[in-house]
Amino acid sequence: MNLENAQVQMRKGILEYCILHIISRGEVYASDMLDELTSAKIIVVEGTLYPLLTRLKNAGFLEYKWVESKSGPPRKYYKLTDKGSKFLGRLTETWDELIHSTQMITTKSNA
Amino acid sequence: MNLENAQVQMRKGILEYCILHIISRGEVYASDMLDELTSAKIIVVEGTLYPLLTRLKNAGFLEYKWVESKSGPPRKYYKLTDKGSKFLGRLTETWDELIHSTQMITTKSNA
DNA sequence: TATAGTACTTGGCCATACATAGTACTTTTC
DNA sequence: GAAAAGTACTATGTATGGCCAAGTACTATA
Repeated sequence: MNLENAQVQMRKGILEYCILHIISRGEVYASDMLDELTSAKIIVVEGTLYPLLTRLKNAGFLEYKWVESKSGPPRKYYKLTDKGSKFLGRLTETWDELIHSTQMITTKSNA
Repeated sequence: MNLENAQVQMRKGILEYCILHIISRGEVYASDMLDELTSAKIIVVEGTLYPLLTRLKNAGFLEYKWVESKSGPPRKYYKLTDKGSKFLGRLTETWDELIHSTQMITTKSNA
């Protein structure tokens, strides 16, 4: 039980939420997502992102199309399905509630 | 991959943070914590809380003393150690950063 | 004594994030 | 045109924390 581990745990579920948000703004492929996450100081490695995308696709929240690239192998461009869009809406509620709950706990003054 | 599961994942690590905060405000035992969490709409079951307290104690972040009760078996009253207090400080930083990062992602307008 | 209530404990399950290694395709370099 | 470098995606195994469910132990009440 160290800090690093606690940080990993805190990210659980949030990554999924962030990824869905990024994709909701327009079609992107994995490297685009990594860039956005990195610029928001959320460091993610490929071994985390790709399996996550596969899970979301298998759950029916995402779909993709192959697009040829001029500088390497073809890319999978993702976008949200209707189902994915609804799911993102629910996740947003959950996240907002969680923030609010946590704030209640952490801002309460000493009894 | 359903909403309920996503909600469980989002809570990971946050519970630990909330518990430490509650204990930081004064000596409490498990039922006190459950009441506070419940009033902040964070529903936790015993099977989650007790193992968590044990982990935190074994990590040296908490210590407890037995206190007799007039309405049942004795209770473990917990308080933070110095180490636990420092750890809570670090967790707070981590949490604040995570909130900030997530906000960057979710409030960005469509490119 | 039997029942209900309170407090704490334990064992097994599952999903996610991560580390690591590997596949496949394209462009560049000699 | 073969080797090297770069890009994109895939696969496997590990660790952790939250949850369910059942169980122990003590006290008060009926």
